[in-house]
Amino acid sequence: MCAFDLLATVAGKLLLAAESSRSSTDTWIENDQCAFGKDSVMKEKRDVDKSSEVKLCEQETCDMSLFVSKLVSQAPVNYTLKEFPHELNDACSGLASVITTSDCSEKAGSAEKLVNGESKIEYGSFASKVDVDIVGCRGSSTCKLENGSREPIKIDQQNTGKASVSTRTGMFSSEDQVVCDRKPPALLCSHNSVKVSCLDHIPCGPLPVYGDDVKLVVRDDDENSSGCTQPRTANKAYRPSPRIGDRRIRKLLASKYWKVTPKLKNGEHFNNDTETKAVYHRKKSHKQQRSQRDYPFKKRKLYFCSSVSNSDGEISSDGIASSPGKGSNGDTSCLGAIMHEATGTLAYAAGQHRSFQCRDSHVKLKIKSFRVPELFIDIPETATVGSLKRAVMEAVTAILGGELCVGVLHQGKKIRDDNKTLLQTGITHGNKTDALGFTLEPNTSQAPQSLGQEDNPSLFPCDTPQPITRYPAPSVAHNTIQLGTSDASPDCLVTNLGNLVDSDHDSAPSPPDMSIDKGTADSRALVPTVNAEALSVVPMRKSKRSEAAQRRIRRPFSVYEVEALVQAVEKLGTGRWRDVKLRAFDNAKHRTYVDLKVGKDKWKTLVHTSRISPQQRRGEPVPQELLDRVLAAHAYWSPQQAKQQLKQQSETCLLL
DNA sequence: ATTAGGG
DNA sequence: CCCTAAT
Repeated sequence: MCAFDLLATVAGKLLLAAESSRSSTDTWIENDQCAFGKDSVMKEKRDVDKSSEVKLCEQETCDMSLFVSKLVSQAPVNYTLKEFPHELNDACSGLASVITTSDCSEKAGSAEKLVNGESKIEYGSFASKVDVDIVGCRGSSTCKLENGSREPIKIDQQNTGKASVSTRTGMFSSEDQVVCDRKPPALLCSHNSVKVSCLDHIPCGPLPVYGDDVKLVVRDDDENSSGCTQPRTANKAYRPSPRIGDRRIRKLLASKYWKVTPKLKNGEHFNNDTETKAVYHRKKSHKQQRSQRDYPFKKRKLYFCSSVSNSDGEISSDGIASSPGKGSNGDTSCLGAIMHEATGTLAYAAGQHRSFQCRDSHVKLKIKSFRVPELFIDIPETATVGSLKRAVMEAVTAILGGELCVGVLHQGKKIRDDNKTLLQTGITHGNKTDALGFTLEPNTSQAPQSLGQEDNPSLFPCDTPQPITRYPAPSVAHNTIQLGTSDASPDCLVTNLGNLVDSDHDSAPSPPDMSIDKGTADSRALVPTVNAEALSVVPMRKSKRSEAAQRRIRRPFSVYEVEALVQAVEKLGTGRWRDVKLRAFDNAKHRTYVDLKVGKDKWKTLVHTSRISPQQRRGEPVPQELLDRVLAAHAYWSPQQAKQQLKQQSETCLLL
């Protein structure tokens, strides 16, 4: 009896196991090591090939490298997926097993937790996830077993639900029905995230202890799998099919080992309701291989958050949905696939997927403009237009320079749950509505406030008469704020936001004196056209870690800020930097105490600057008048501070 | 949480 | 601007 036959019979699955070092095909059944094992357990020990890659070929072109497989063992302590005792329940315990790839990561050991009903195997090192839903596919495929000998495997899927797999060394078949989910085992999603899940319909007896859900996650850091599967097969919401005896087997493989290049004729293959057999190839782990495999994984991981380069392999080039229009120039990053164009409104470009792709492949976005939070400028009527421009610029740079976060609006609603998948949110790639919007918002709970406030005596005298002229954003917006090196035309200012109604500004408390109602405020929001590329880094940044690791951007002090600083110091002295900061940089609350230091540092440099000759000064020229004030203030406060310190010292001494 | 000094 | 010690 062929090993695969047995396997298939028992489990309702055909397993192609690729084994790393052996080529023997013996399989034996062992009376279980499972604690619960009333049943015999089959241990598959078949080793097939070294590369442990099986290529499933759909038609002549589809070659999936499926290097896979292992039966997940429930056995006490699992080693690295070496053994997968199998329940040999006559009722077909259901090969609730996972086919895994070869040992891939160091995490493997800890990964194989078999919990009731669900087992998870995670390979942290994988940069990609392969999760192909082949449940219910019909048709026949020719597979190629890519082992050392490149032995071709033919998988014949028939509507009868039988599948046979043949290799040079043997032919395997299964009577089991494996229903494929309409999705072609084609892969291809962003980040090479492909999912495979198989569902078999074999009525089975009670589930083995280890349950019927087996999930193999190749990569663990993927919170948002790119939605290659439908909701019901979504990673997290994974649950067993209600049907008794249904078994689901999910194979998550590293995309790297999948290569599917099906030449499908318009979705002709992999139709719904097709039955197919899952073919697994078992492979035995070998640590030696692990180290070898780790390298690419780790390497790939580095790419994960950045654009997937085309050089990354066929998958990236083939697997990415091509957008209807002429597409990107290979900019195939995740959500960050932002292209910028010079035209008007924000477009939500849903990519048209090719027939062989997952239904829910990439969501392609074209962000033509970013919405910037409202800017409020307080400026006296006597100020010059030039100063107004600069004030606006300051405000904008303050926003962009600070901690930004991107808000996502979908159908007018702000989406706050970062853990939701796009799919769950309704942002599917088939969604053609223009209901998606992005905003740039300050990360802190502070709305940007006007710069250059009353603290600037020279420009904005403290005792500015009450009726301060407010220049709503739109009025200044005519100056067309162009950020970055956008090649967008100046008239890109988006005035009609369409669906981009900021339904909730809660994360940014309104400025205290804001007297405009929301609706108006919205229409007044400044929406400069932004070079998307300049901002694309924002959505790209995924982990907080990387964000934290991000060095604060340098934000040179403007003359206004210097002025405010000088003013504050003049008033408060050099010892109360917190107050100084509050006073001079009230608008920069998103800055932390470090900013205190920033202010002090600036003061330090100012003092220094004012002492050197103008020729030696660098950076933006600071008016001599200001420098004089710096010197004066410094001269005044230095002794003052010393006095205070002495006072404090004496006080403490007295107290003691 | 601030402040201060140094890198 | 960052790090970090001292307060």
